[in-house]
Amino acid sequence: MDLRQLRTFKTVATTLNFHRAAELLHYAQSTISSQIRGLEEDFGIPLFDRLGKHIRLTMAGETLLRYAERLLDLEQETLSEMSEIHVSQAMIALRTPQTLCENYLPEIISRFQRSHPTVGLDISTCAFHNLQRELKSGVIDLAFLYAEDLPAPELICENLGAEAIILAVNREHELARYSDFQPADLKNQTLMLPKHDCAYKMELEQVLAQEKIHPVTMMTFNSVTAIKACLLKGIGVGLLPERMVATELADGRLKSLPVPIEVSQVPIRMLRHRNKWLSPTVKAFIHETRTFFRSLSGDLEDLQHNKEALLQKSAD
Amino acid sequence: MDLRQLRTFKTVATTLNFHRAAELLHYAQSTISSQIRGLEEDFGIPLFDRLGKHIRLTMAGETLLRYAERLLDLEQETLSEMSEIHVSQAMIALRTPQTLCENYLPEIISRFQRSHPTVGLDISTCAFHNLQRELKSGVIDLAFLYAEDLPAPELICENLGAEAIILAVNREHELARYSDFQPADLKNQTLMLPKHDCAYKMELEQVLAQEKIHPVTMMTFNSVTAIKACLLKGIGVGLLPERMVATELADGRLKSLPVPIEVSQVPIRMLRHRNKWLSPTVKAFIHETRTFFRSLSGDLEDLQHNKEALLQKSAD
DNA sequence: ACGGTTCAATCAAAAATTTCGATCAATAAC
DNA sequence: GTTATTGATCGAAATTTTTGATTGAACCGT
Repeated sequence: MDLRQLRTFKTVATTLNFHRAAELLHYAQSTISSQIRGLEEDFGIPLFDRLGKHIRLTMAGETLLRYAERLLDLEQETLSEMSEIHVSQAMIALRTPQTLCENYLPEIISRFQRSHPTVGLDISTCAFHNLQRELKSGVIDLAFLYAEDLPAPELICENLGAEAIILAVNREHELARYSDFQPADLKNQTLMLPKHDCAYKMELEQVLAQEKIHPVTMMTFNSVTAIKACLLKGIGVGLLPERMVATELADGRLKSLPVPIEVSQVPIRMLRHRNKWLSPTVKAFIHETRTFFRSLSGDLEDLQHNKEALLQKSAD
Repeated sequence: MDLRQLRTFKTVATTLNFHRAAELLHYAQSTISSQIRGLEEDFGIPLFDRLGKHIRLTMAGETLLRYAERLLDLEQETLSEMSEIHVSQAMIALRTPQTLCENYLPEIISRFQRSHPTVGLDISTCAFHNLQRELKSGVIDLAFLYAEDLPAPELICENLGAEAIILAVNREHELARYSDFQPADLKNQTLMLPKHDCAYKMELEQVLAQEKIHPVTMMTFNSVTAIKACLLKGIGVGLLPERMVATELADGRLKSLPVPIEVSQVPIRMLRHRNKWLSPTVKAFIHETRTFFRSLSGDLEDLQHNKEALLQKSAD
């Protein structure tokens, strides 16, 4: 028994005529005979009584017809469901650092939703090692990461831009008044570090270890936003992406300190599995992301350009 | 998409291993690859992500898995339902004269039910011309008939025995006292005839017409049982199968009159369509019927034999 | 880092099946 | 009777399915 035979059987059972069924299904009449015979041999029971010129469903035939209809209906449902998936995949799963999640993703998602309003998103901020495991096992489609190196050969890595990392303090903080800040000045300060967006954290720790600087208090947070809140309360020195505190730096509530050069810029990278199939939906999301970051660096370049032009002007 | 591919897909989706699936289904591994590829090309979307050594269901794969399970379950249900029909066909449809229905069928059905307790029976008493049409169109499996001739070549006709037809009257009836009854004596009597078991009725009418006998009252009934009831009330002369009034003749409430020889015996015939498939169930019913009628004529012969032996004895 | 092992993809050949065209026998309609 | 229609049958052609051998990638243990 297969669906092809059942399709034929249903047509014959409806028309009660092998020739007409053959026409409808674009088969030769002998093909109809052969398929029906196949079914009858499978079940070991005739499906039609051949009463001279006309045929008639047997009891077994009527029973089969009911099942054939259910099976064929279900087949149709399956086909249409599968083709709908094709045009709009239900969900994209991705992992991202908190900073990127809070500062860039909202805009990307907003643009993406205009063209793909029904696509669901599964977004989590998460630690680096989980991220790699999840990418390799395939449970997520994409991951974003602040990191220099990419350790896994089966992952495709794409550079999207750079995140400026700064040391920030409240404007009331004693370091805010330093005009020539040095790493050594961190000694005896409270240093607040993010736990998750951690690639740059380790680099700073190296610098501190090299220079044998031991701050009194070391605090780590799994929320960069919490660090920002602490800074606004006047607590210690925070290491975080400039983007997180852009507003507060602009209105003067926070001040940034010059940071040792090695950690001042961190690449923003997009990761995915080399062999995981890219659905059109995921492709579209990736495209939207690239476009966003390109326009962002364009803005920065423009900004840079404007600044230079301004300097040029004042030099004239 | 066909059921074979879905079966393979389900196995792969469960084991997440092409090799194991191949073993379970007794296929070569390349066959699994090929069938899965077939499905993926049909739908235009991958069902598995091949992530190095291990594979994983895609969103589309999970959707298909749900449908595949439903389709395969329904396939199983179909197969088991169809095989059950095989061992016990649901229903036998037959048509029969009322006399046969009331006097012979109960015993046949009783015997048949012992071996086929679940088989349904669709039994109607009906007129002769309907019967022939229904046999030809195939809506009934079997028909019984009291008749000499069989008009249709596509029908198979089998002789089961003979029905003795008699003219019966109440013991109080004036004709009950006649010792040398003649057809002419029917003149001015009330004659009750069956409408449906009609083959012998027409023959009697011919005899009456030939001999120009015109009874005062002619009553026809579509129920032989009604004729019997009338006879018991003392009304007129009834033409009916002896079998219908065997008890009443034995206890003397009714008397039988000698009937013109041409209608005294009517063959009991079983009819079926030459090309209609005989299910094991119908075959069994036919066999039971034959056995019953054979034993009946055996009894009659025994009876005959006993009677002769008795006569022989009394002659000694 | 290096073999050994496991896994799925691939390809050409073999095997199985499906389909077709022609013809036949039976039936129904005229 | 004659003609048209119907389903069965059969061998050949076309298609598909399956297989076995091979390849390349990834994982595992040392």
